[in-house]
Amino acid sequence: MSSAASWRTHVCGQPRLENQGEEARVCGWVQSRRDHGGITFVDLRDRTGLLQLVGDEDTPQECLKALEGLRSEDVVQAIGALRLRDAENANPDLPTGEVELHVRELEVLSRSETPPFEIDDRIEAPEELRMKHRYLDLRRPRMREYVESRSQANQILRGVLHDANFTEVETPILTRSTPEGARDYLVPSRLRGGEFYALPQSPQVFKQLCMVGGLDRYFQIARCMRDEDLRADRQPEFTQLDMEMSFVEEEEVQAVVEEVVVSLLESFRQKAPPSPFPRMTWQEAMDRFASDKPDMRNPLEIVDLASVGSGLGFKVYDDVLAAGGLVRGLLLPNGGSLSRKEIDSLESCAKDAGAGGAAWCKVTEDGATGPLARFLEGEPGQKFIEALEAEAGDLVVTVADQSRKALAALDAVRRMAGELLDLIGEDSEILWVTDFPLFEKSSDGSWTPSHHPFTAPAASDIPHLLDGKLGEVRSRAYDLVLDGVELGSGSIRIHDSELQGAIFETLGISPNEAASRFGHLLTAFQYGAPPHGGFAIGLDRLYALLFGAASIRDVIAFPKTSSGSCPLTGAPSPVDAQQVEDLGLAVLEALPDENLPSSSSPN
RNA sequence: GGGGGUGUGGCGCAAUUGGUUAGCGUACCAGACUGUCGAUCUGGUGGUUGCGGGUUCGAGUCCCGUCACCCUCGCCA
Repeated sequence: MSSAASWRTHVCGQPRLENQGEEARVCGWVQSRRDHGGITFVDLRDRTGLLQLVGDEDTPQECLKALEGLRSEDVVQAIGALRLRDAENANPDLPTGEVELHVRELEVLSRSETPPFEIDDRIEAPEELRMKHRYLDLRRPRMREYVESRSQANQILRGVLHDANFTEVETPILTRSTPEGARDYLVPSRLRGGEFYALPQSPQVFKQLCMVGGLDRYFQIARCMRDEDLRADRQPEFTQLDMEMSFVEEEEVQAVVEEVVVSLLESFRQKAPPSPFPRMTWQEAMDRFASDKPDMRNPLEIVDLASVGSGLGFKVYDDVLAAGGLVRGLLLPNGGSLSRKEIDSLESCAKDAGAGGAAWCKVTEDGATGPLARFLEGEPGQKFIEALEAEAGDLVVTVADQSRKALAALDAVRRMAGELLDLIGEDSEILWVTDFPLFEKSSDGSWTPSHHPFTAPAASDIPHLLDGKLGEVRSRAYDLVLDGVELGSGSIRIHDSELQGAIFETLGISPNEAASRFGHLLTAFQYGAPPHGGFAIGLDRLYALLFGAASIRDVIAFPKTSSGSCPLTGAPSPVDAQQVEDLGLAVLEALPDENLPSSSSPN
């Protein structure tokens, strides 16, 4: 039989016309069996493809019987001769379709139960079941491609960064909890009962410490964990390409990011955008698109209607403007063709986004129709239409509300209208959004960092830190946006401990508090910190886009459900009482028995 | 935490107004078949309709609760 050194002479996807006549040993999983009585075909699969095995009257009786006894997903080794298939028997759909292995010897290496779902891209299986038997799901060609593509993509970005003199550094998984930001996953310490490690939400502090450590250029494909509720594009643990550079300005960080992104786009999509990517300030993005991550494939732009809207005698506009809110709108070219139902859906999506509603009108040859029309009859109405540059056949949708809600609604309406009118361009559009506000007002009225507290303010805005106009302080943060999706964000950091202290003070973090939370970073900054900045790209989301995967779960080898559970391992699970006790902990409520993990049987 | 959707043999689906023994395809099992490649033909096994309660002469169907998954709002510096 086989020795380990010679299990295979060929892989399944390998044999071609020119291999005819060769002796071959192949190993793989049984994809399917077609038994014609006297002649039997078996498709053998490995990660490289399918090869047809055949047994006929020239095959030893025992071996033919063994072929007939094979079932889906059995693992076998087959030995025989590669032979040509007649023209009429060749399979043009298979790369190996011109040949087949005429089997002489067959060894079943491992039998398989009937799989819970068919190993076939064409068969839809419930995602939970696929996760429970992920090892089977990974045998499906599409899933296998995602895993392989991900490996390749990682290799590509490592190559780019190594060539740019970056050093790959592994930072701790067990680290210190930081109270602000997302909720931490905690790990109790046994040796110091009552104390906890936290799993990193990102390697932020460590990468900055790498800069203080003189590494100059750091990167890591880093796992990050955040204990928050999930979404379709969010997992409790996710992967970032994390990087940081010393002695750089924004443009230098962005240039490296662009090189990484262009390399990936070139490898996995036909077209990559020319570098440098376009830039847009946050203010411009909000004014023109009501979004800090605008989809530039959508040509619709927001129009400010405050001045022309105030003279219409429309109480909703007047009240909102008097209260300091926004009156803005969108012109939908040929939007008059939309059905009443579609217009209603635009209105309700504005409401869902938090605005009071959306006032609209259709523009016709003889004036306007629709709810807004009766305010547009006189001279001011004419100006209103002119401001929008509306023409007959167009639809005008306006939103009036307090700023935050109005912008959210305009963003939602713009996106939906782009879909409804089929305006979304074919080609991907990537851009940098820059000059974010350093702070944003949280619901309780306090100021919080819009990025993180280590983001440097724009030098020219530092005076505003002192004069209290915090909303006007711009940061040196930048986001990379692809087709309305935020791929990642970064910033130039504060490297001056005095300035850092001032920011903490502004955020209401006392020196004591700052010292206890970030003392390690602040102390490090007292020993000579280089100016530095960096970036982080969310790889799961990027790879899902790049590979055309339906879900980020498809580009993660072993993903979790939207409640953070793992159907494969049964995590999270109760643990032995002794384990809990060793940690100096007590569980408050005993969990019911059915929550115990089920034993993982192969059935 | 809130809202929405889904849950019926292993898988995909059906079942009229609440009414017969819950049906079809596929997979699976057995048999037949010498060129198939999503083989074909014949026959067969397989169901506590997610779980618990209720209404009713009668519940897959209606009501209440609950669980799981998916989507979404809050949340995610």
